[in-house]
Amino acid sequence: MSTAWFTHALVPWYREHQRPLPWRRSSDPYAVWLSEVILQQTRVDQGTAYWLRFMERYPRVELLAGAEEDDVLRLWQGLGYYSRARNLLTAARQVVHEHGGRFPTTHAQLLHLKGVGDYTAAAISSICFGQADAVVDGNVYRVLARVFGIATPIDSTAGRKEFRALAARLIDPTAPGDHNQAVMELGATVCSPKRPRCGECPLADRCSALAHGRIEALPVKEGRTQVRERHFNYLHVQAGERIYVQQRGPGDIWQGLWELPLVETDEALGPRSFNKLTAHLPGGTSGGKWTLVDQMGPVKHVLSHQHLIARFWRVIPPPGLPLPTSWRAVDTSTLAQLALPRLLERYLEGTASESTRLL
DNA sequence: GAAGCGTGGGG
DNA sequence: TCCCCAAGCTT
Repeated sequence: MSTAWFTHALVPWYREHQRPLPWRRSSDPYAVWLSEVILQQTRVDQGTAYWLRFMERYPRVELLAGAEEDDVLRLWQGLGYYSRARNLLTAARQVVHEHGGRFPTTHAQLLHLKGVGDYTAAAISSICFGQADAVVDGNVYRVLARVFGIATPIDSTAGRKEFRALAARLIDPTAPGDHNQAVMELGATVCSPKRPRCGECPLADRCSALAHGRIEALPVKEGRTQVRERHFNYLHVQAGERIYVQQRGPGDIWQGLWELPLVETDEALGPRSFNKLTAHLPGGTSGGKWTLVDQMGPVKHVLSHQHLIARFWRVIPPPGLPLPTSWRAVDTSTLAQLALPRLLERYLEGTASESTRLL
């Protein structure tokens, strides 16, 4: 059965109604790639300012490839999923050193770039190089599930396969870039998860879900991610203009970002449990005494798979106690140069308390 | 194949 | 308040 009606209804609608997003004025694969990585699991409203910032600081892939990871992370600060920033730098260096500074043009070649998966490769190959590779993202799942009345769970293996095959069948080889963006634009602006605006939809008269009252029921999703609770105790150790910080290592959240020295505990420590905390501090049970100056919290911070419950302890180490070598004393004026998780940024801004404003 | 990875906005 | 979701990728 022909499916040409799909693209014939959608692409003209897109060309008239698309939002004027800055990266759409360019067919430079660097600009498009950057936008696609930024928009992975991220809303346009949140990502746009970052795209502009990156394009200004690193207008070409050679300039990004020459950057320091710390600087890239700092520019990425607040956007989340920080592996994207590290992979971004790796991929830029791949383009420069393995492809002579020119982006590869096929889906298969693009897939070798770090941080470029099936979706991003298809987006670049279709938008920049006119190749008929169909994108399948959250928007596409939703639009196709509703229009074609598909109840297969989108987060199942069978679902991914079914939707990928359907998207591949639907794509318009004469305008694959516009076609792909049209489906995503419809999903983002009209066929929204909650209360879609079916009255404005160019596919309304072909939509199975609308005809059968199944709009709210589709798409179907089966899995729910379980969330783990963690208790973070941050040590605010400051002497004059200097404060101790630590860089997070691999194998956990916020890799490569900076934070205050951290003591993680199995249980929450209450405001009057400083004696319990001291058992976990350098010097431990022996040695001199840590002094509590102030404390605040708990502050809840929600991540995709973890709920952090943080308490901030402003303390003074025992005189003469050697501190861990991983702790680095930095001038408070240089804190703003470090890539910080939002939780730490907020604390150091002092917006959550009367504590000294450090950012 | 499942689990892990941030942050913010909307209903 | 809570839950869902967002132009996904890596291990």
